[in-house]
Amino acid sequence: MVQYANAGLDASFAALSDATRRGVLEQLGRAEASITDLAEKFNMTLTGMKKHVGVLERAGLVITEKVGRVRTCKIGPRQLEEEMAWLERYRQLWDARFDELDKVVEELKRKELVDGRKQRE
Amino acid sequence: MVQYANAGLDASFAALSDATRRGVLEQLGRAEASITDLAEKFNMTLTGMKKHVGVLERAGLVITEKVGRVRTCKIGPRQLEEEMAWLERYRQLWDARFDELDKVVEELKRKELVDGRKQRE
DNA sequence: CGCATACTGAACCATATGGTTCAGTGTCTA
DNA sequence: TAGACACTGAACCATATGGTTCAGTATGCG
Repeated sequence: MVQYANAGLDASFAALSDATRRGVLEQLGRAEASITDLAEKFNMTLTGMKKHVGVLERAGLVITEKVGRVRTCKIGPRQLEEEMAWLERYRQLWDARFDELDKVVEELKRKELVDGRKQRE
Repeated sequence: MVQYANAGLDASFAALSDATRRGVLEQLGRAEASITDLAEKFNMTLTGMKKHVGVLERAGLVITEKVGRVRTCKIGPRQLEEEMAWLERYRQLWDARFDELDKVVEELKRKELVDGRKQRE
């Protein structure tokens, strides 16, 4: 029934809805980092940062690998194409919708003009 | 301190993280609708739909107007430009990052080659 | 070995989310 | 004026989120 459902989009948009997580993504876009690095940079406990990284990882936006004591986080492999595509499609709908509203407004104006003439006849 | 904060992005990405709300946006991109229309289409109580519309409205993605008994919902005025811009910037970071990783890999290969020669000398 | 480091998991807390029901209020319309 | 209709708000519920502390476990290093 609800064919519009899309768990991937749910997860990635939810992941992006937090400023810390967006910051982590930007950071990892510049260089890999450990949980400790990220926790310090974002002024948060290790446990707290671990949770954020978990959310990003579950959304496929980050991959991590533990070597020795250290878990290294990097971006990848999703480039948010699907999310871009959704926004792009919405933008098109939006444009079309506003064109249509413009037309409706014009049509109303035209009719008013005609009605005006009729009334003067 | 946390200059990366952005309540607008928080709200819109959070609004987009629910399939029903994405559906409502697409629907409103095609035509205006009342709360009742939307509730029926998405198989939900009026109260439930009202909440979703509230979230979209607070995020600036939908505007509503009540005339008589009926509250009419339409899209606007935000075209999600800021959100597109964020994703676009991330894509660029992502590209740059992967280019860099490629270079690192090449550099490693080159060094291995050199080391191999050295060892044979 | 022994200590410091780096993470991890459980438990807790306050608040938000996604949904419901129920009891209204206000607006058409016959 | 009576009933139907459209919405609204409060209250409730289960679960998730964003954070913490505390008590581990595993690893590296002198």
